[in-house]
Amino acid sequence: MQNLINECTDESYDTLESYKKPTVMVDVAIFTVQDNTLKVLLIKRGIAPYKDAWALPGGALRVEQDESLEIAALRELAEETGLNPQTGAQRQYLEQLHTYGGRNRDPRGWTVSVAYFALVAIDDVTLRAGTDASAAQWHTINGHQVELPLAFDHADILHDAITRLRSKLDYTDIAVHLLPKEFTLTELQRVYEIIMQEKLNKSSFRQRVDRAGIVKPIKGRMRTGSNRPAQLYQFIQQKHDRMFFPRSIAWAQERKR
Amino acid sequence: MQNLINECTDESYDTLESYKKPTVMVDVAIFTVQDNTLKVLLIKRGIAPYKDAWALPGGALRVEQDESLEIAALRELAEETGLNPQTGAQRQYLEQLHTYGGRNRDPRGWTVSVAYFALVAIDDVTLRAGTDASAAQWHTINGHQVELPLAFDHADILHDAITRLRSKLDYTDIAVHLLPKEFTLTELQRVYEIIMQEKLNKSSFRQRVDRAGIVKPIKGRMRTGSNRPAQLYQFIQQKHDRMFFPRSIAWAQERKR
DNA sequence: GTAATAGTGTCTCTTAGACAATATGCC
DNA sequence: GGCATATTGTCTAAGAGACACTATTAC
Repeated sequence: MQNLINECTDESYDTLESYKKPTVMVDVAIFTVQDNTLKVLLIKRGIAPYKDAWALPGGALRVEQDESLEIAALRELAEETGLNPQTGAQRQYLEQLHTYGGRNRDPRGWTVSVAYFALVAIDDVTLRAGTDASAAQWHTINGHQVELPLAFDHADILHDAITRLRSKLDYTDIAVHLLPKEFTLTELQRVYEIIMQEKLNKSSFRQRVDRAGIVKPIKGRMRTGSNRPAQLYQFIQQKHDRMFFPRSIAWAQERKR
Repeated sequence: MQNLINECTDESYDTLESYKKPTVMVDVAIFTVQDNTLKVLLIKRGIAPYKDAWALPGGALRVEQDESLEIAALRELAEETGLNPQTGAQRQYLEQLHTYGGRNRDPRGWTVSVAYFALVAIDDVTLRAGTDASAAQWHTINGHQVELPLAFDHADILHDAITRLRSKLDYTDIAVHLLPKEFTLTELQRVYEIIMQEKLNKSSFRQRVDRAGIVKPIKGRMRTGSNRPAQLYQFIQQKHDRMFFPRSIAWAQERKR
């Protein structure tokens, strides 16, 4: 490393050790649907700054331990939800959201926070046992936020994550990650409606899901109740996560305004 | 800072100084259209590693100097193209792409690279005077890459940037940032066709641009030649960068496959 | 039978594409 | 007039919404 620095003359930007480094964090907005409500997992901070405030799960990147940012995010997700990416095909979904970096977002100095958002099915989750220092809890989302104030700029991050989630529902199939392995089309539609916060047309929705080819009926499996039984479906794994929506769901809504 | 570290007991992930930090870089894929071709700006590296290889413009984040990641990216863009964000309403476009981080992407150790992509109009650009150590040059894009091998994982970053650019053209107006202040609809369509790499229907295109309301005719200004003169248009600044495309341009192409 | 939800069909509105028709400058 | 490109119009195919209709279970 020393000789690299020596090689560097006027092109000082090209060495890795000549500038002071910011701290790099990885934060994850973990969403689920429970009791017909969209929820996000928050952790109560045990120490300053923002002691006792709620924050997105996350922490400093561990350079010695993690191979990549994605692995760090998966570790964070696994720690908080008990979801283990190693054991079989979990239907959890993880996607990088945005990177937030600046001098004033943390009172301790310049930080960079690589934010991810994740979708998990509520019945797959076992929340980490809450100690006094760090309680993990699902919080209801209202509009683009939760009711309480969040630590750092996490309210902004959450806002962006919710915006991205809503807009991706418009043209992808990611909502299936919020449902159990078997579900009815009505249940799938309900999840879309909960997140989009608007009622959808039944026949259009079914036609689109059908054309997108993202689910298939499970032969012989029906959900029964005091009504006509409903066909159970399962998710078909795709190469891409795109559900092909020529006209997006928001199309007509957008037009009305 | 010392007392923060002392406060930290078993919750060691919550201090900023207890872990080794990765280096943070900011890299920018700067695109333009020149001679009916999509091009990206590359810099020839003057020092090891990857000495003499081409790379995206970028460098280590300067914590003392830059307020935020976005400002660092703007600085990088200004340095390479002479575009000054301070002087008036430049029509340049800058958007965060993705953050790449891992142990092996740079031989010097764990790095995090926050990548941006930018669109500039070719006549606004004055390339930095090329010294021996760092020549800046436009390179033609072919498919999802340039002809030559790039340093680090910059070929991957460029691939992602091109993919994002193409997909955003489908539903946003960002292509106007590649054109001079005054342009004809045919010129705008040509830019779309160059980037999307497919011919578009003329009347559909005009209808969509018209409905999206992103351009307006400049009264009395026409482009003349040995044919019917064409109306000159200018870009209307929007709150959002969304051009509303109910059915995306790729719609029919997608359907054929 | 009734209640409740599942699932399908029909009709209209709108958009994209294909392709033709018209417009208008320069020579 | 002839050429070249700009600009508009017409016709068809297909998706989305509204809304009604039929289906099937439990009671």
